[in-house]
Order: sequence, then C-alpha cells, then structure tokens
Amino acid sequence: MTRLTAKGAATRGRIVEAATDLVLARGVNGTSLDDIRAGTATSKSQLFHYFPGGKSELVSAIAAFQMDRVLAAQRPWLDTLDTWEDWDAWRDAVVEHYASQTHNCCAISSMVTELLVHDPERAAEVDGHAERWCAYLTAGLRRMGEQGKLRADADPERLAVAVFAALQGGLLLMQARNSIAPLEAALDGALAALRSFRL
Amino acid sequence: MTRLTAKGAATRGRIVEAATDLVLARGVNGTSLDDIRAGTATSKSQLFHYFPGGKSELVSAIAAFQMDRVLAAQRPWLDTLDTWEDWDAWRDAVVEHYASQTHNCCAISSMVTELLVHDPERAAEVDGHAERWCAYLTAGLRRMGEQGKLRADADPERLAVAVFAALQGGLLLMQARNSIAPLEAALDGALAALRSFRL
DNA sequence: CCTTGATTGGACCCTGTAGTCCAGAAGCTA
DNA sequence: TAGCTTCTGGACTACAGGGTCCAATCAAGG
Repeated sequence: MTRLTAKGAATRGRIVEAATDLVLARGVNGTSLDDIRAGTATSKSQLFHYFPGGKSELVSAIAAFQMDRVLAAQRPWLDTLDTWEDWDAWRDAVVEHYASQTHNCCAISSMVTELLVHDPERAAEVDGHAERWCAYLTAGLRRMGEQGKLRADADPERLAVAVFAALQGGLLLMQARNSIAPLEAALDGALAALRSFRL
Repeated sequence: MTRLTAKGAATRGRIVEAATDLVLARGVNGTSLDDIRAGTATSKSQLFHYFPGGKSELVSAIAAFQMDRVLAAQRPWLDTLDTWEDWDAWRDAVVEHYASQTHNCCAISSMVTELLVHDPERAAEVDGHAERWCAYLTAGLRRMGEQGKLRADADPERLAVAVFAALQGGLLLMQARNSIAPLEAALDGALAALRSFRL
C-alpha cells in the first residue's frame, strides 16, 4: 500500500461503500470477494491492491465506514442525551434510520459474533466500535445523574448496556421478522426501563 | 431414511447432541460437516444416512434440540409467569442457565440471521422456535393483564417482544464480551420496563 | 446358516472462495 | 517524450466444504 492518486482513492472509496451495503445485506460470511468484485465493477487485483490484508482488512474498513454512518444518523441527539426529550428524539432517529434502509441492515453485534470464530482480532476491533457507540449512552446517563435527574442507585454504565442490548436485540428481530416493529418495541421498553430510574 | 434400530437411534442422537454443542460454540457457518464428523467419531456417510437433507436438515434437528434444552432450563417458571415474583424467578433461571454453559452459547436469533441468506426456509423454521419461546412471555403477560396486574394500555404481545429482544441482545453482548453481565443488565432492564406497566 | 436391510468407513467429486501473479493500461513528473 | 509508479484485468492456484458412492460390516428374523 503506497500513495494513492485521486483515481485510486475514488476506487477505494467505491469499493468500501458498495461492499458495506453487500455485507449489511448478506452478512460477512455470506458475502464473497467475488460478490464484491461484481458489485463494484472491479477486479480481484484491485481488491488486494487497496486492501493487502485481504477480506479481513476490507471488513475492518467496512465496519468503520458503517459505524460512522450509523452514528451520523443519530446526530445530534447522541451527543446530548441530557434530557428525557433527548432520549425520545434519539429513539425516533434510530428507528427512522433503520426503517429507511433499503438493505436488511445487520446489527453491529451480530457482525461481531459472526467474526468471533475465524477472526477474533477483527471481532475485537468491531466490538470496539460497538463499545464506542455504547459509551455515548453511558455518558448521557452519567450527565443526567450529575444533573440530579436519576435516582442515586442508577448505574449509568449498566443501564447503558441494557439499552444497547435492547437495541441490538431489536435489530436482530427486525431482521429475522423483516419488520421494524420489534425495534420500536425494544427501544420503547429500554426507555421505559430508564424512566423507572427517573427522580 | 428408513427404520432405525436401537443402535442407529443412538448414533443419530449422539450426532445431534455433539453437533449442537459445536454449532452453539462456533456458529452454523463456522461449523463444517468435517468438524461434526470429527467431533462425533462418525463418518460422512453416517451424517447423510441419518440426515438425508444434509447440513440443512441437521441444522433443523440441532435447533429443535437446543430449543428444547433452553426451554427446559426455564421450567417451571416459563409456564406460569403470573406474578412479578415469577418473572424474577424466570430471570434468575435464564441467567443461571447461560452462566453455566461451558460453550459460548449463541442466541437463537443470531442463528436466524446467519441462516437468512443461504437457507431462508430453515431460517423461518428456526425463527418459529424463537416465536414459540416468545409466545410463553406473551401468554404470561396476557394472563397478568386479565388478572388486573397490568395497566389497561399494556400490550402483552408488544411487551413480550421487547423483553425477548432485550434477552437476545443480552445474549449477543454476552458472547461478544465474554461476560454474563450484559445479559443480567438487559434482563433487569426488561423487567423494569415491564414493571412500569404495573397497576 | 442365510438373507435382508440397517449401519459404517472412507475415497472421491464438484463447486465456491480466498489469495497470487503478471502483463498491460493509465497517470504523473521531469 | 521518457521513465517511473500506480492502477486494472483476468487467468491461475490452493484448498476447504458439501455432497455422492460403493463396498464392507453388523444385526435380526426365518
């Protein structure tokens, strides 16, 4: 991997973007390099030219790209989860984002479990992205605690994990049943759980 | 597939049991027939003798077998989710079951998403098992509603989906982070959400 | 014992897939 | 234009995994 010309950077970007959609729709193990090659109108050599580490490195890039997209869709609420209204708005943003996806979007956590067996290093890396996401929730809850909006016995980190788990589970069921309803129910449940700690 | 002798039935059972543990630990796509062959001290021909439909049929048997195990671990509470104490006891049973598993137990829902691409029929079948599980939760909530223990605006089915999503998400995070804590947090959150509808 | 059918071992085939290689085209800089 | 690097196409290799086949063995009834 040496320097990239403008053309090269464009090709690389095109590969990542198209590959992301393919992987989201069909899973990591369900997407072959040939699928990606076909879906991007490129050749094998280009894939390995831009991602010398092969599929593993490509998956890294895909995970980072997708996480940026997902986090972006939750702005600006994700950064300012300081009031109960913010949490509601965040919920709506998440639902809207996943409802608008044409592809069956996979949960970041199921990507982790998929990688866990054959590529533990990448799994840890992708899980790091998930934890980054979860950390925004923790931070919001922590601020609300400091502002006296939560009961003293509320554990921000634990609550954030609960919300995140509900979210990921909701995405899982969304995919399995091909309906947005489970995600909505899961998020509403998570917010209800949060509110049970309301002061 | 004709009649089975006692010996044949035993072999078949041995295959299913061992294969289940392998698949739970490494995922459907992460487990090859050769892995199963090695793990059960059998041969290829036996696999196809007892499961003429190949891997797909074997996966069916595995899913049914595992679902029976998981449901059994939740007895008797799963059948009688009529009081808040029952829900707490159920929660504890679930946590204990998954905490005691030596293997990294996969969530039934992640099995569905894994199958979704290459074997939609089996995915639907496995999802049926998941819905059967979820139905026990719905039934419990419905009875509690009839007994006047829930607010009138509580939707048993929707609440059950929320609980189930939290559970599945908790299992996902449990696997990803190799810790039982996320499952506990997720279930506690789900029960808190339920209690917010307490009358 | 003999026959029939269930059971078992393992070699074999075919396809799909990750990854390699090299030659040629395109682009940049002097 | 010359010479270098980057970019691209596609054939090729190696191998893993699902699935097939056949011959050998074992079990049960007549």
